[in-house]
Amino acid sequence: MASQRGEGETTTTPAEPADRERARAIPEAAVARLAVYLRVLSGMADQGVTAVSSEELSQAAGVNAAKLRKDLSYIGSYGTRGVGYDVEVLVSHIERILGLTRNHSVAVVGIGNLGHALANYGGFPGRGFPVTALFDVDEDLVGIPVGGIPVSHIDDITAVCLEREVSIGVIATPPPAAQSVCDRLVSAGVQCILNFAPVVLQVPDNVEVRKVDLAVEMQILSFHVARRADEAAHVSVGNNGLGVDGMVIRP
Amino acid sequence: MASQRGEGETTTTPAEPADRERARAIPEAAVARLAVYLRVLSGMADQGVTAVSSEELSQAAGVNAAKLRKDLSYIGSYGTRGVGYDVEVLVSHIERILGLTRNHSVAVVGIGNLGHALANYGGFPGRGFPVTALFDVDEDLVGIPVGGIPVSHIDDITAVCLEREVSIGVIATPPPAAQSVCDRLVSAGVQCILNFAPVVLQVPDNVEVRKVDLAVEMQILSFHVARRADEAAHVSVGNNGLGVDGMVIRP
DNA sequence: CCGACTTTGTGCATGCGTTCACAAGCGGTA
DNA sequence: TACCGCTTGTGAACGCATGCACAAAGTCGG
Repeated sequence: MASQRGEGETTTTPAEPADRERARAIPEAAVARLAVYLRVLSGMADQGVTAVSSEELSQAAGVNAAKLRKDLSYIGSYGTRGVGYDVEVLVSHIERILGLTRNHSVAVVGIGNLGHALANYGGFPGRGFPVTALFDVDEDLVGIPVGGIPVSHIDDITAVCLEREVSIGVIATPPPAAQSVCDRLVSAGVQCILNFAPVVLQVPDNVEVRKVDLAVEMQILSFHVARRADEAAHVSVGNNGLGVDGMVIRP
Repeated sequence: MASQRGEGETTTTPAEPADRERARAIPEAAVARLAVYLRVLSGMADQGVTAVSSEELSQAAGVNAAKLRKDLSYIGSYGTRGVGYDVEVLVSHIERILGLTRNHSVAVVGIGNLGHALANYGGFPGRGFPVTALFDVDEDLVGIPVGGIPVSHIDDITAVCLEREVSIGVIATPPPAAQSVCDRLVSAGVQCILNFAPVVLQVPDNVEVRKVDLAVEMQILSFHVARRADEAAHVSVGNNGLGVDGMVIRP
C-alpha cells in the first residue's frame, strides 16, 4: 500500500500488507536474478526495445524461461498474455522491488589496490550507488582525493557515516583488519556490508553481509579443472577401453 | 585410484573409480564451503592448532556443525570419533580435492582499475594461483609491467595462453568487450573463466564460468535495505495500531 | 463477433541441499 | 578389560528451488 503508482493494488482484503509481505517472500536466489534481468532490460530499453517475451528475456539472461516467469511472478503480474512484457514497466517494477528508487550511499574502507578500483568505479555500475566516503588507517592517504572523494581517517568512521547517511559499507581491507572495521561500521549504524576480505565476519542478526571472495572463486574453478582432468584421464584410460595407443596393441 | 598418496583407498571393489566419482558427487555449494574451511584450517595450523572438532571449526567458518560434517564426509572419513579432526590431515585432503596440489596459471584480461588490482594481488590470496599473463587492447599499456608481469596485446592471447599453459582466465574488461574476450580465451583452450564484467557470457558446455558482479551484489543489499525500511515502517504505522500521531486523534 | 494463435502465470512433481537426531566408534579411566 | 563420555558419520525428514506442462487470458485476422 501507500507505494508509488497505485496500479494493480485491488486487494479485496485491505488489511493485507500486499506489497510488503510479498517482498519478504521473494526467494534470495530470485532476487539475485532480478538484478540480472534488470540489467538486460535496461540494455534493451537503451536500444529502443519496448516489448519482450519471457523466452527472449530468459535467453538473454541465461536462465530457463519458466524460472524467469516465476521470478517475475514474485513481484506481481505485469505481463500481457499472448504478448509479453513491456520493458519499461518491468524495469520500473524491478527497480521498485530492489529498492533502487532511493539512492544508497556507499562507504569504502581500505584504500589499497582494490579500494582504489572500487572508488574509481565512481557510482557503481548501473548507478544508484554513489560512493560518498572513503576510509583508511594510513595517515598519508587521509585527505587525498580518490575518484573525487577525499579519504577520511578510519577513526572518524562513525561520525562520517552518520553525517553522510551511509547505508552500505564495503570492506576492502587486509584480512586482520576486517572484523574490527566491520564492528565499527555496525556501530555507526550501517546494516549492509559487502566484504572483500577473506574472513568470516561475525555480525548481529540485523546486519546483512555479502561476501566476495576471490580465493574461494579461484578454488572452485580449480576444483572443476581437476575434475575435468580426471574425467579426461578416465576417458582415455578407462571408458573406451582403448589407450592413446589403441591401435598399437596387436591381436 | 592412481592418485597421489595411497591412503584410505581400501575399496573392496577395485573396479570403482572411488576418488573420482566421489569428486563428481560433491554438491557445488559444498565445494564453496570447503574452500572456506581450508582457509580457516590453514589459519589454525599457522597458530599451532593440531586438532579441531566439527563444533569449533563450524563456528569459525560460520556454518552449522552438521552441515560441516556432511561436507567433510563428501571427501572421505578423516575424523576420529570422540576426538575430532587432525588439522593438517584435513588441510591436505581438502587441497587434494580442490586440485590445489597443482599450480593453476592465471591470465588477467583488461588492465584497468580492477585489472591492476588483480595483477597486484600477485599470486592470489592463499596462493597456488600465479598470474602469468596480462592482456589489454591499449597499445600504450603493452610491455609495461604490472605486478611484475609485462602486459601483452590482446591479439596475442591465443599464443601466449597456450605457451604459458593458462588454465584460468579472468575477465576484467568493460562490458562490451567481455564476450569477445571470452570467445578468444575459449579458443585458446581456457576452460575456466572468472568474469567481472556485468555481462551474461555465452560459452560452450565444456567451459566453466563463475561471475563476480558488483552491481548485483549491491542491488541485493539494496533489496534488504528496502525490506528493512518497510518492516520498520510497518512496526510504527501498522503493527501497533498507532500512527505517529496516535494520541492527536480525539474521541 | 468469433475462432485461432500466442504467451503468461502457476499447480505439481522432482531433485537438491539443509537440518535433525542417533547409532557407531574411539579414547580415557578405573 | 570393561565401562563411560564424547564426537563423528549418516539415514531420514524437511524445506526450498527448479522445471514441466497446462489452463487462463489476451491479441490478431477474418
